[in-house]
Amino acid sequence: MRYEKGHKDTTRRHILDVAAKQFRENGVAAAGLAGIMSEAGLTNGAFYAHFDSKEDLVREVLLDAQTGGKQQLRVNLEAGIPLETALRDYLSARHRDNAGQGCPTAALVAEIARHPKKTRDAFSEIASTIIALMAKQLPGSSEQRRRKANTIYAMMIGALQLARAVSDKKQSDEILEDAIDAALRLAGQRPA
Amino acid sequence: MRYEKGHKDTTRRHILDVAAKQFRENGVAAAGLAGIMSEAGLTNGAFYAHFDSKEDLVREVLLDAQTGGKQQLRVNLEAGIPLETALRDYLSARHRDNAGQGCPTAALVAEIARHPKKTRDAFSEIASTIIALMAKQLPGSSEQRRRKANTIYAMMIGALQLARAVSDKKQSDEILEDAIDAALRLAGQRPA
DNA sequence: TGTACATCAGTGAACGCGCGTTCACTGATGTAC
DNA sequence: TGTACATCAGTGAACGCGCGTTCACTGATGTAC
Repeated sequence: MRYEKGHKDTTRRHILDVAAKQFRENGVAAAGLAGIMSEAGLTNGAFYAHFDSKEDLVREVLLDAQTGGKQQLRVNLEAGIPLETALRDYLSARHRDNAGQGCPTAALVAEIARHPKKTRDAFSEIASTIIALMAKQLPGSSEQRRRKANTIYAMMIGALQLARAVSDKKQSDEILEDAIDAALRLAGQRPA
Repeated sequence: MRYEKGHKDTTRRHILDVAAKQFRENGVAAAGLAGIMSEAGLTNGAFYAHFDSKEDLVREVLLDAQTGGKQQLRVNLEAGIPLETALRDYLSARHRDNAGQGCPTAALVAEIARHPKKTRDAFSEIASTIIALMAKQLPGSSEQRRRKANTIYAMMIGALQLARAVSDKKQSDEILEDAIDAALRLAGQRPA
């Protein structure tokens, strides 16, 4: 072959990484394929050698965040890092200020709700995976744990988004801080 | 004048209402001015007699949600409806399934984070108003109340968005239910 | 060993389309004389 | 009372532009004989 073995896979990975970044930074609707391909060092025509459509790319980016990618929260939880540490990492100023390298759920959840079922299916798998990993670290019965994880995850993504949208830095910092505190309380790791 | 007095104000109101609905249903980026104007029964050229730009419209829609509009959560809280009732209304299947008539924060917060400061300022005012109204119904010192309200609001918008994006109805219902429960617990209205 | 052909990731121009925005114009009404 | 003009909300065509997608082509390498 004119390209070394595995070259196409490498290119595909690179496109996925660039797309994941641009989607999280600008939103799916605002991120154009030409811009993604150009940042990946390719021309727009090459896109369709790797993906069927933009919608297909969105789905692949989501599936990748669940398995292949380096989504920090999932990686942290899988590594067995304490919930409090994972929480503080997630609800940090660094995460708030770097959406491009951050959680795809917080960046894209509202947009995903408007996408086709197939795309929402892919998203659901990430959400379920994260929630299940978080549940493992909580006390109580299996159902109690899952239910607590649901609400903690909801609060995490809500707080991160609020902190990003609010224009007053102090208010933004406070929202993150309060969410850490409340999440730990819900997790039973703080007095109520 | 060739139009009765107050006609232009009525038209402007109508454009704002249609835009608010389309923004919440499809997102700001995906909602086009031509589509908004056409649903408002006008042609696209008339838009600029009412607003300076699309960005200006976004800001006006946000400001309107704070004062003029009928944003349910704010109206409920201002009417002094018990927090639990407002929560159940917000985290209901009806609200989840009707984003067009629902909370602008839940629908637009991630997108707003990417808009200019002026737009985020307008958003911040809504968020602060809601949080302050919610704080009034919570126990504790003024600071404790505000901080609790921050987290409850974060959980509400996070849970509503998650419930909208997840493709499994049962999981979606569960997320809403769990969030009501956890919010009441954070509000001190349930045993921990 | 040398030549002809097959492979295929990537190129880059073009497709139709809708975007946000501009602008000369319309036409119904109000005002001036 | 009748006519000329001013007002201005709304019309609708046009602007340049970027979108997602298609496709004929390139050119470096591998294979066949």
